[in-house]
Amino acid sequence: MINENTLQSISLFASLPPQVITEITRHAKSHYYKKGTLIFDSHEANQSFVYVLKGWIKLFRESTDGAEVIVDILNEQHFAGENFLFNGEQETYSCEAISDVEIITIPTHILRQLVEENHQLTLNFFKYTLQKQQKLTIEMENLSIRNASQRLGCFLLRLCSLKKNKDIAIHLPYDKSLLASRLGMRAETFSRALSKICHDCGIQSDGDALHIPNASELIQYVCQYCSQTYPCKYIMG
Amino acid sequence: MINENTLQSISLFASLPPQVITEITRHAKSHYYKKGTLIFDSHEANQSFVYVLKGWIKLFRESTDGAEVIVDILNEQHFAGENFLFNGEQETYSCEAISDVEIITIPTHILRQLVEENHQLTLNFFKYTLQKQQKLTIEMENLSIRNASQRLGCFLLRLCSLKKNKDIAIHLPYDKSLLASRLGMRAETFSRALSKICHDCGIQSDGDALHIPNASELIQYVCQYCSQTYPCKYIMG
DNA sequence: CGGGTGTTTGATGTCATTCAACTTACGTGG
DNA sequence: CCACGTAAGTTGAATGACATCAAACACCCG
Repeated sequence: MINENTLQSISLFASLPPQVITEITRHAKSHYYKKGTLIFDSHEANQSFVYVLKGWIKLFRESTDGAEVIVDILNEQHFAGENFLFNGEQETYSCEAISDVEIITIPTHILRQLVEENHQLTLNFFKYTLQKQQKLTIEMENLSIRNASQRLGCFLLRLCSLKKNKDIAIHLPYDKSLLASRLGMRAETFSRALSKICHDCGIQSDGDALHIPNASELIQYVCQYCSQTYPCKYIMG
Repeated sequence: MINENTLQSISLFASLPPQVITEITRHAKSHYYKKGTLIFDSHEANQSFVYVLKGWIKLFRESTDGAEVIVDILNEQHFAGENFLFNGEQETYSCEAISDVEIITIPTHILRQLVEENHQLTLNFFKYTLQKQQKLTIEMENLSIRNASQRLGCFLLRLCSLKKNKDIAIHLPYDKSLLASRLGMRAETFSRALSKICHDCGIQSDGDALHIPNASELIQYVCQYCSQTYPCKYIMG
């Protein structure tokens, strides 16, 4: 079902002994989903480990009154469901394809067993989890002390960091309304924040396409009040 | 300097082989700090792993314009600095005693080596990190969709969860102004949120002492719009 | 007793949400 | 290919929540 080479190229599974790779390969399944498909629901039991090969997925929860909270949005080389390994059903969320996606799933109990037996795998997981934790901490900081435009600007800079040229052209990776809730604001607020930041930093926008002639203005706008050491790792890539 | 028994009773170090415990004991140092002391600064190099034996510490960052962000507040049986193990200097923060405290520090490089060599230790760390990640996710949700009173109420419920009696008396564990920034709001907002919640839920307050005759009102007030399954694990303890 | 810190209270301003109307873009079926 | 319906995005006005500023108050400790 899945090629061993595919798994070996995943950095989460780097440096693992061949038999572990084989074991993962035996139980891993690959899936294709169309945009908009629910991959699993927060209420169902079989929430498994998910690794994204291609496309975007969103993890989300719904509060009792129907408000949706974005837990995370992931694309290729990122994964979800590691928290099911040991916390059981404590933290649950739903998972939906927000573009056409290709993912790999691995049953939780298989992965748990492998983690318990293999040191290198645990180490890899631990390192990734530390990185995720760091990202979360920064997002908490964003939410608590920065306003809507600054949060959006920070997000844009992260998109820019992948490009090295002066004259930057980027595309918003998914729907604006989704990006809005990802950044902890309403769609209307997002819309206003985007036009504000475009006006203030000389950015041209057309749909999901943005043209940034002068990134330093944006950096100035965003990073000035950030606690991260400048230039921050997001910008460095 | 440190008793092996002390280390053995720490659940992070549970199930470790004796020689690992001994090795940790050899390098661990215990420290006492008075309330208000800076334990380490975000700019200095020797940020080490910290385990709290007694009292409270706060982890915080300062943005360029002087605004302080609380990264976390920890008391006994909790630890900080695990992110220095592999991320190097990527994420930094300062650490301050907010009560008289007793802590254990372990040099990062020693702990890193032990983690790389010992599977059980890595597994313990991994599990704890997953729990922390979960806490962070919930706090993100709090910040993005819940108002000041609800966040405060949720915090109060967590304090209550340790008590089992109907008629609950609790004490705020540290300064109100600190708790305010911990909850992502100003001291003034905190003050108003507290009086609002006291009024709405029949709570009597006197300084840091709170008397909650009827917790169900508070639960209703706080949990109604939360995405966690009710009753949430915070309340369960 | 005086001074510092932490907390409360009121008045005001700013930012984000809400609600509603409208526009744009897109896919479907006629 | 166009008309239509739906969903996404934008815009404006009103409301609400929180921050800010300033002043008063409480408390502790020397």
